[in-house]
Amino acid sequence: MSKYDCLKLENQLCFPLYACAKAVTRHYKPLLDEFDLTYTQYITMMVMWEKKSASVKEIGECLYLDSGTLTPLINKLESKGYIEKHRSDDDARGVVVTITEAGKKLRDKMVKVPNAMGGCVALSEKEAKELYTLLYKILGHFDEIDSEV
Amino acid sequence: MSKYDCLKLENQLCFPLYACAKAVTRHYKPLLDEFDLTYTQYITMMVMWEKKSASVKEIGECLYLDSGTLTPLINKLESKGYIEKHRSDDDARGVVVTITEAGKKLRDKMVKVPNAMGGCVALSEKEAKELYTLLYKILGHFDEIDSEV
DNA sequence: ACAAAATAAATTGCATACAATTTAATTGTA
DNA sequence: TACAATTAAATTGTATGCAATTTATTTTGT
Repeated sequence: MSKYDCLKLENQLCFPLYACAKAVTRHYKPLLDEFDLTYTQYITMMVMWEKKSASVKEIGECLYLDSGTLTPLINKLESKGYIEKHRSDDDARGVVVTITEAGKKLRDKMVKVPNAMGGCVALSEKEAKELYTLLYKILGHFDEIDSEV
Repeated sequence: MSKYDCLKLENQLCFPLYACAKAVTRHYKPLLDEFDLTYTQYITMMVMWEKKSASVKEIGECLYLDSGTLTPLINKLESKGYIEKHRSDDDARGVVVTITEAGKKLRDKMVKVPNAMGGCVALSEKEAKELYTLLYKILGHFDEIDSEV
């Protein structure tokens, strides 16, 4: 019951969040290594599989990443042959990223990844849904705060 | 209802976890900038405030970090004057990290940080507790898996 | 129309993360 | 007790993250 209790690791919510996120991406690694993708590259491909085509800005909005992270990452995905980038015709400031045929084929190979990963997370369907809701509630609030600027 | 649904970003549990952890540490930044600490340095100080003295290995076990991350980080905290490191007398392989007086004083100054941060996370007491439980459940399961090796 | 403000990427710099390797020291064991 | 196996940090190398700056382009306000 000290005034310092609030500074104890075990009383933080941020710490298990931080540790858990790291643990998850760490456990993704062996699964993704087979495809020569990192976790960030993997979720970038998820955006591309859904959108087929998107600007760096749009990808960044989906993933909460900025061009400082995305530019080199997109270059790597391009060199692997999964996407292509070219200047936008409409707006020469923008870059349009497009998925390639190889990128589309990769989707078929990776369909089994989420399930393999799901096995590692020891939550019931109900718990997973709860966690999902709570996390998006926090994210939503941060989005509000950030847009208020 | 496609077989690719499992690869949609919105159907992932890992993604909000990843995004949320980043958002939290990002929102910690302005609070921690005042003290010239990064988030990782901050949680390392939390360990030191509780233990007063610990090996690099012990700190790593608390924070799920290895020496590759901790060695340079501990050097920085030492150069800031908050901790000291010296070889262990018992086992010359080990390094013992000890908190300094300046490090102890820092604790007083930072007592208000968790509360300031709590205001950013839009959860009720009950929701926060639920989230806490779920996150530690996942972490615990990963710990089990990892120790089985 | 045109200078100023805003925007999109890219670049730069710093601080993690973490796998893999190296170095030094300690333990276990034949 | 030699000596192989193990262990603790440090080192090396790659890949993020993100703030801040730069560059090129587009919008805006007059």
